Amino acid sequence: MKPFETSLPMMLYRTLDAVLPAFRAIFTQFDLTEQQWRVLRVLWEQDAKPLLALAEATLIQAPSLVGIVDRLHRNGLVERRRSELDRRVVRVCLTASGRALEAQVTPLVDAAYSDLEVLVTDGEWTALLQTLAKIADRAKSRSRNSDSEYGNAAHASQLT
Amino acid sequence: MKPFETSLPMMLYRTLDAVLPAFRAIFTQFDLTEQQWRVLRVLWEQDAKPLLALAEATLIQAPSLVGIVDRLHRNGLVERRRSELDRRVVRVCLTASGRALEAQVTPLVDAAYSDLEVLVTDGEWTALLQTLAKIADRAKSRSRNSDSEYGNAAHASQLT
DNA sequence: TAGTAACAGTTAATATATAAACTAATTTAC
DNA sequence: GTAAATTAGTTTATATATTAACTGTTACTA
Repeated sequence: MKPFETSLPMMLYRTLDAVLPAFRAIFTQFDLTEQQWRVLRVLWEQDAKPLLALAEATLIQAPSLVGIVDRLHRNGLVERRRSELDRRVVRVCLTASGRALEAQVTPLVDAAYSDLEVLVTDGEWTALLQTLAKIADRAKSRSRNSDSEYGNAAHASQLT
Repeated sequence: MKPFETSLPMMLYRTLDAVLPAFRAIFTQFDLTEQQWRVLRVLWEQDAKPLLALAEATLIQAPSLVGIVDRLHRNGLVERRRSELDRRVVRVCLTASGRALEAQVTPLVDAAYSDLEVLVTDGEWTALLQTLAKIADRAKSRSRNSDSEYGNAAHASQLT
């Protein structure tokens, strides 16, 4: 049985648990959750994103995002606009209040993030992000392949 | 505004999103969730753990763990035993079925984990885990300090 | 061009996360 | 020795995660 506490998933969880509270403390001051902030953070960079594009950019699955956008709308920070060209598409747009929040939140978040970067050397930091990117990309492309038609019976039969 | 997609929290989320599905595919075969497996995984190593110790070992907060243990109990895998020495303590114990599951699940999980380790070199792998441990430890001890009495008004007043 | 597949978004059902409040048992301090 | 503080566990309320199913829209194909 492999070690558990130091397995990659547990180390990822442990790091998130250690790192997120500092950010949550900021979000709470603005009556935001971490996920709500992630949505705003993406919209501040590119407004009027289709919901599925927003889901991809925030790493929040569409069914969860629906509720998060609902609550952001309830608090007057975003609104939904149905696209005229493709009436399936719903664009999530910032309101004036949603846009105004950026100047309040961003400096605090940037400061908290700078506090993080100081914890290890620049070299460790970039190596960390690179290795994470490698693992994420490779694990994902692998799972994509095993999900595709070629990974299942169709391809398996060729191996027999 | 700092980059977002490559920020540490997002990279941690992205890696988890890429890595976990392979494990979930295993757990589903045994009618387990990932969190339920984490509880069993810890109990297989040390049975009869007090709930709070289990919470710490699994990185699952106590309020969440209560429900998870409830459902594991409902499925006949664990049971609660109130300690006689300290009647506040509830020990979570494996049932025979819960114990029997280990031999079924563990080899599959170990195999999936081996598949992961192959994605990067041994050096990258150990460096990754070390840096994550460093960040987690340092961020956590920092947040502990800012939570303690010395981080608040009591200490701040000494600085004025 | 009818028929169907594919797509964007949503809903539903169940499980978990988070923060605050609460109960019961134990400790500590006076 | 007892009131106050601690501790272990739970409950409550709200928000999010996960998977499957479902609606309306658009695109594809025979």
